[in-house]
Amino acid sequence: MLMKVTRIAPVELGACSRCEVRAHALFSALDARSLERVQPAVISLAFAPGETIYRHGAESAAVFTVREGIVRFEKVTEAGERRIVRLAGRGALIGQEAVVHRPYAEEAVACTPVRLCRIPHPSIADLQRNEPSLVRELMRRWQCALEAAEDWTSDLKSGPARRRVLKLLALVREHGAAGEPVWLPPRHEMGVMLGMATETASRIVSALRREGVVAPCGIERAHIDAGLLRGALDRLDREAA
Amino acid sequence: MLMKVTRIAPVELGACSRCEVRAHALFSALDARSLERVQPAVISLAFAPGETIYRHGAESAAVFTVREGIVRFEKVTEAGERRIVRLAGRGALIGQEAVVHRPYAEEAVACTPVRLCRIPHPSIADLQRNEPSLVRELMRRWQCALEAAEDWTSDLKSGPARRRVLKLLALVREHGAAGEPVWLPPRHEMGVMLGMATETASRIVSALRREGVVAPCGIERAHIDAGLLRGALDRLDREAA
DNA sequence: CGAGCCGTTGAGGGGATTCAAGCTCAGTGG
DNA sequence: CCACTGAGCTTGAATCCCCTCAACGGCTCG
Repeated sequence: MLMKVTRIAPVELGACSRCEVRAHALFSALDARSLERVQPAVISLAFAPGETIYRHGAESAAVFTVREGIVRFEKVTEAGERRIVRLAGRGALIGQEAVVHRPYAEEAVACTPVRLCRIPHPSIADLQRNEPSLVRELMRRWQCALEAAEDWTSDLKSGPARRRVLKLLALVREHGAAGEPVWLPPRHEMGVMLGMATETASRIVSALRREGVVAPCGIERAHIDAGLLRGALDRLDREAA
Repeated sequence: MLMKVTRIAPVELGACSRCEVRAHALFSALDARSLERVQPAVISLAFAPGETIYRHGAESAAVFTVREGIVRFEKVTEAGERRIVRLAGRGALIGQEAVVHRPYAEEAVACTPVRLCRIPHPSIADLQRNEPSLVRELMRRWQCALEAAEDWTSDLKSGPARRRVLKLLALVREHGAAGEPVWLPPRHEMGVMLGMATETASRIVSALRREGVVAPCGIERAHIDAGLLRGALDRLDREAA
């Protein structure tokens, strides 16, 4: 990291109600009045790729809504190896540990430029008491995180290497905006996410490039041909069965 | 399945307050009065190994507290392969999807003889309105499930086969009572859980038996030497680093 | 322009899979 | 009583997928 890129800004009055992800985010459950009450405590943060949002084991003092970008969750094994267990994208809630007063379970790191809103614990506690609809929204998000973690296990950590890479491409595509080029992780990161060697990831991505499934454009960016991607996956699934 | 073994029984008056897992279960948050109100709707269920508790995609009408036994969560891939994504043991809450009105995300199957309490959705909704402490307890359990799923990814689906088997043994040991023989999954189930061939699982378990780490006793049961288990894991971790 | 990082590709080796054959053991029926 | 059967466990041998080691080219950046 050459320079400190985290930017911090208070959220100006009325900003939450105009938020670009509000419809899909935690605060979608709140009415204008509640929104106004908690907003002063909410601040906006920005992280550059590779920056840590919070650390494993740290006391959790806030939850965050992801407004833009992709966040990865990392653990470190007893042997000292990094393991990525999940991704979170736009609209996701991260750091829910703070709601139940538990230390953060893993490290959250920005994969792409990330913008998020930090909601401090007192505000969450306040809303929990006075806004039952927010509680329901909180639980929905917990369930989403759980299903994402389980999908990660079954899609990205099982099966032959080629299928795992294809599944990863499908996932980053979902996290990106339609039409826009999506985030294509560096090969070494792919390796950590999928539990394979950097070279294996590179070989497979190269093959997929030749097949026209991915078309890298710029740094860590690529266009993905959704049709070819589906086709490649279907073919694998068919011959496996 | 030779016979239908599911047993159903209403929970008699006052039973919940005497429940053997209550201190660690969802209802630990409730006082005697609330307990009395919801108890009539709670029923006790029993499942034999291999029986399905609920199915993937089914409309969720109840949550369950595991009073005894081990439950596994299965998904099926597009290629038709089974994938196990998590275990739940005594004291765990399963089927939380019902709290947020979502269909069950995966299939829940009994690994060992399982006894659980079924709490129907209306009761949960009632308590949610009137017992804030239960809401907090619900969220704590969601976080536990999330961390269990993430641990599954990093411990049981990554790294060399031998380490994954050792980690699985450590996990089933946690789920069992101290001193008692623990559940030792059939080799084929181990393969599905750990993403390896049945024969590989068998070879590794055989080796661990020769090393004295596991001592099978009876059908799907074994004693585990905690010290040797730790030692074997530490040795792997040390030479990996 | 050299240093360093990243991506790519090749060659070789190793861990896990696949194929296959025995083995034990419980249940079944002659 | 015991062969018969089938399912699960174990072990061997051959194969293959993926890892490791290594070299090289492109790129950015000091």
